[in-house]
Amino acid sequence: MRPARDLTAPVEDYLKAIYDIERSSGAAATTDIAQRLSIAPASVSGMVRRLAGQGLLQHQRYRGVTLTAGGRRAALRTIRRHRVIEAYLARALGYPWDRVHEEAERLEHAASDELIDRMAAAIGTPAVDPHGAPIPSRDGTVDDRPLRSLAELEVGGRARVMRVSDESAPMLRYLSELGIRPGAVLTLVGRAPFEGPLTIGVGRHQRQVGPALAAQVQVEPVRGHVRRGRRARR
Amino acid sequence: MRPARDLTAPVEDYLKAIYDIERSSGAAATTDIAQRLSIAPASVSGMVRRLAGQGLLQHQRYRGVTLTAGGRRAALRTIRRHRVIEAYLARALGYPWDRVHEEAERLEHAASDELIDRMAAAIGTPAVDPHGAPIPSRDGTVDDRPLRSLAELEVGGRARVMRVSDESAPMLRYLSELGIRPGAVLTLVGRAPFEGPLTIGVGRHQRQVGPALAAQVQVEPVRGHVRRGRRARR
DNA sequence: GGAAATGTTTAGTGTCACCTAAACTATTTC
DNA sequence: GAAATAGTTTAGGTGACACTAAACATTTCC
Repeated sequence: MRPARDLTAPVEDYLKAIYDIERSSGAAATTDIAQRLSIAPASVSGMVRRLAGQGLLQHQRYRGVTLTAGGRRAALRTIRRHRVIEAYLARALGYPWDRVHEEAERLEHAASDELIDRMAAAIGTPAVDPHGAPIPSRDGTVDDRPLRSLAELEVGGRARVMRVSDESAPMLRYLSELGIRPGAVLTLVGRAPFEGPLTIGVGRHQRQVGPALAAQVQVEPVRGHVRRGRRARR
Repeated sequence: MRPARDLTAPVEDYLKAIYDIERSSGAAATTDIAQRLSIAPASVSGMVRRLAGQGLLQHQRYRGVTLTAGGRRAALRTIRRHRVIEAYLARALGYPWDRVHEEAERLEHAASDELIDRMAAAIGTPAVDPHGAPIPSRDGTVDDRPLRSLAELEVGGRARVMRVSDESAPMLRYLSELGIRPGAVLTLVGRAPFEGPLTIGVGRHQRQVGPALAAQVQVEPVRGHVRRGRRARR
């Protein structure tokens, strides 16, 4: 429970990346980490050895890495900072949602916990960031139950958009144009065979989206009529 | 007028320090820079050579350094960031004025120009930071005419506090207790001989302050009666 | 005006975080 | 089950930024 000596920005980025990869595919492979961070796999090996030595993660050669409890705590602290900053920029300073990620990516390493808490309080302690990602609490708990992706929805189904990937600004702008953002309710009208495009009803419009894009959109099925709230809950 | 390739955080700190030292004492000596940044003089020599090579400053061996136009522009950009952040933290997020400096010291290297402009606009584009230091404009102009220090005021004189040094949090807390902050109007009631303490009238109180502390407080003499505005103008 | 004190620079190291190239190990495929 | 392929690690290197110790200038003092 030690205050965790200061981690450098690169180290925080490693932990965040490993946390994410672990969520989606068990142990994080060296190559996956390298790809996520746009660095050479060899560089990852070196860093992983160091971090394992610091007790932040466990490494089984050729088997990938997993975070220790301490590593997970550190990762969640960074993720909390990132998402609070995103939410604050959007709500308090009028940032467009496709630009908050980039700015948060730099600020998350510089902001103190006090600043993060003040920012969160100033915008009413939101539960999710502008892309619908849940904001971990100060003590490191998150509700990150996996959602279903739009690509997996059954034809005819209705669903509320809960979360979209925040990594690509152009993609966010495009989704925004289509009306696909957290809180929106969609209907899957049809799906073309052989990995073809999906036809989606958004409000009074029909949209075509490719399966790769649909996979980036996470939804929660809703039945019957549409509820009022346009914002993601949770 | 090139966008100035990205400077690292240490480089920005060097430029800021050199700018400050240059303001108060002509060319900046290696030792002064070292002291300001709490690093060894030998480290400064190395960095100075590098920065001179990049055209940010000029160096005459054993004679100190001066910023070039480009170096000054970069320094003012960083100073603008720092002071806008300080003002924003104080006004928008309720930070106490003795804590804004430390936070700004880290954020100034991570914030984009867009963020700085949005922050400034959100609090009404103030002209000074919470310590009374003038905020450079986007295009790098500042009104940094030297003020007089409280220590130099003549006995019986009245003056408005314009600016205090922001480096020491304990000092700021103490000044705050005494009622000495930008906008306050003081009277120098008396001065003990041999570098003795100054007696100062603040509102209805009389305070004793040592000459070293008084030298950290910059004032603008006012004559006759006290004006209403409690905030620093400019 | 020469020695001492002060200030500055050079030389040589260390750490962090990245890189490439080459060697090695594991897994997949035929 | 051996060969091809994919993934991982080692070895050696680079740049930025700090350090200490020692050499070198400049200024000050007697």
